[in-house]
Amino acid sequence: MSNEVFKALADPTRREILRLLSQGEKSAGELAERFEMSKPSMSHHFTVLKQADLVRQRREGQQIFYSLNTTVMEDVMAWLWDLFGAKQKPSKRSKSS
Amino acid sequence: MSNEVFKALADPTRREILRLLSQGEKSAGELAERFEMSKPSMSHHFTVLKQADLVRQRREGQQIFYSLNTTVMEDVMAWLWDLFGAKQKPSKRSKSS
DNA sequence: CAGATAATTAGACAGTTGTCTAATTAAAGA
DNA sequence: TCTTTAATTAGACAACTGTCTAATTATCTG
Repeated sequence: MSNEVFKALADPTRREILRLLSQGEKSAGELAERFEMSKPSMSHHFTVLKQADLVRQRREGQQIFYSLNTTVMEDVMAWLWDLFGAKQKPSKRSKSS
Repeated sequence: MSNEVFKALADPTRREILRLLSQGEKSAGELAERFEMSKPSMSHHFTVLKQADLVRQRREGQQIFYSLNTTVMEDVMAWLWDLFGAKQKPSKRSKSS
């Protein structure tokens, strides 16, 4: 799992987008109207999330629908567990980001 | 849990520091010699980790020892689980960063 | 106290990030 | 095809970040 994932999670707007998507797939416009921010700025955040593979996109007519990619979320959890778990029971698991 | 935590995790050097600390407490110098980076730069990373409350520090003579604060790590995991878990079984859990 | 060692703080600077407005692309419908 | 709607791309710019060298602080020891 890449550095891109952690960098993507480092912005509060993007974390809120992920939270909204956890309730189910939403269109770019639907997401954008929840924030006091221009659409291009939102579009930028979608791009960052896409590049980190945290979300998937699908076009339907004029609209683009985004949805969560839970696989990568699991990878982040595994990384954290590796650190956290290693504290309890030291083992040969290592290898960083 | 604050934005500081995610920003702290967004840098590969800091994630590697956390990984080293998962093996047990280490002094600033001991950590610094593992990286090809000046000591002041390392010191900066320690400060960021401290401000995010991801690590604790303790002085012993001239040396300062850093150790992992697993509590905050657990908070990050809980945040991720909230997103990830909500996907499987939708419930009233929400509230962002 | 003077010198050595461990670590931090101060200040500078290049590169990255998040935001905006303006322009562009893509699709649907009259 | 022209217009409208949905969304992105382009380009600019201020703010933030990670790094460095130089200076400073804190502690130990002779």
